[in-house]
Amino acid sequence: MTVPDDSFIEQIQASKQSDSADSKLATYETPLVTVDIVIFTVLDNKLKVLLIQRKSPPFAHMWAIPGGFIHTGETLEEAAERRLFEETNVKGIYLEQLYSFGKPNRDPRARVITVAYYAMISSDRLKLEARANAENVGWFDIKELTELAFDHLDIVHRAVARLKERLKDSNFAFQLLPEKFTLTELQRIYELILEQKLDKRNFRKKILSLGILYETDETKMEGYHRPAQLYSFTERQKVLMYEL
Amino acid sequence: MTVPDDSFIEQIQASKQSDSADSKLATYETPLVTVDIVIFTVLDNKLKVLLIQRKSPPFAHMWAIPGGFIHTGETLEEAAERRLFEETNVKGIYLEQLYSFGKPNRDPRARVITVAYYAMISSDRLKLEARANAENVGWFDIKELTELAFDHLDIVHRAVARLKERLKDSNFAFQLLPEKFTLTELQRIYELILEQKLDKRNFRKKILSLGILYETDETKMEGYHRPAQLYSFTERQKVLMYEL
DNA sequence: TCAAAAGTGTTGTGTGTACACCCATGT
DNA sequence: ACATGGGTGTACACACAACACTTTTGA
Repeated sequence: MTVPDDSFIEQIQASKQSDSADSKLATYETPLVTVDIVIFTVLDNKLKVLLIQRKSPPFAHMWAIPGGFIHTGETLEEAAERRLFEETNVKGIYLEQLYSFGKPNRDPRARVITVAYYAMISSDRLKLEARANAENVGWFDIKELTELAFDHLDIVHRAVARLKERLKDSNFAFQLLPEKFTLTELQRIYELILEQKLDKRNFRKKILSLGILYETDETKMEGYHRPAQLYSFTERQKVLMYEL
Repeated sequence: MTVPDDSFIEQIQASKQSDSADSKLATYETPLVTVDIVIFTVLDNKLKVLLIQRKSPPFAHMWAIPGGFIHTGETLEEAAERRLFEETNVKGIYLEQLYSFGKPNRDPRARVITVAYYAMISSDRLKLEARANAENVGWFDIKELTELAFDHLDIVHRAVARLKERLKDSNFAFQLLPEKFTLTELQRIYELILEQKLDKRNFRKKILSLGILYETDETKMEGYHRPAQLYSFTERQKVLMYEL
């Protein structure tokens, strides 16, 4: 949550005080609405999420997923895209609504309902478009998350579960890879997300039979062994993904 | 949308007027949040949804899915359960969050974000616990919906799509059936939702192999032909469903 | 005995899984 | 020549799809 947002919530709280005499507001609430985004990448052969360290209470100094209030005229998705861009400087990537979280006391200051989204970014785009912002931002291994601010741990867990499901029936891992990649790199993504080893021959047989990859004329040398063929996803596959 | 809710939205609009001088509110909005529920049943061998006819503008006289504002202290799910109960007098049925809808002008009066849920009720419970309420309420064939208030047609379409997905990988159609039912009745539910004919022998073989049904010692006579064996879902299956 | 839905098995096809060796490269 | 990951094919098990006749009942 950014600084302007934090001051916004205080202001809203102040304006609520004056309404509190009204009996209607005892029954109905006017909750605040945020969007929060779980941003995944693969770094050091681990599935990681982007977290921001909070500066002020509640949950000061704890880590949280990026999020914020919706601007006037924005759709939910546009708000999520904007926040994604603000944190990563990356635009035009696949973003999917995850779930809405609305437990009454998830934010101790006020009733805040959040619509959570998730996205994936390949690590090569991260390096190129590093963030100038002074905030404490970092990538954290999803296996090592213990405590997060608010109910953000629940949100991350649900995002990981969704990622697994999605990968099973509509293989869309390409957001996590550079434009060109080896089949072994692709397999590693699958293994990381599904948390299981896959058979090399069966994996290649299946992924190639889907007809969503094409072989480029380049190879990639890494270490003192046979170079690997580079593949790329077809445009058709990319379009299909956005139609999910 | 019920009458108290409609007066609530007007009241909120009035209070907004006084805030409008504040520059902060030009950037950030304080949207209202509702829950809306798509309630399915099977009647006359058709998949139907519960709709309520609106009494006042906007979309006066048009049909809409039930929904309303969240009460103080309620979770989103509790609000949905409450509205479901208010419309159907049925409690304790499976309810699942569908999606959140937040296009800026989906409600012309104000920025309203809705968290949509869906549920299924067997037609036998409907007959028993008919609704005393004087509102115009009815069950409508999903194939014959043309116009609905707000973006409710989108919401219903998405709920139907979710129902199809769910049925494929986690067969949970039992909410749409009475406690005891024939295999043909179960097959009809599948065919209605998936919109395709299924082979009788293959369907029975598969559904029985799942071990989620048991044969009761009763049969059901309907018409002048051989009576059908009645089956029931195991408790285990019902528990599994709530763990989705 | 007829009409109408209930009930029942077998076979082919395709998909997923298990498994071991040769290839190309730089040192 | 060797160490390292890249690359390849076959056999078996299982799930899914196609398909037609007998059974039980009331009229």
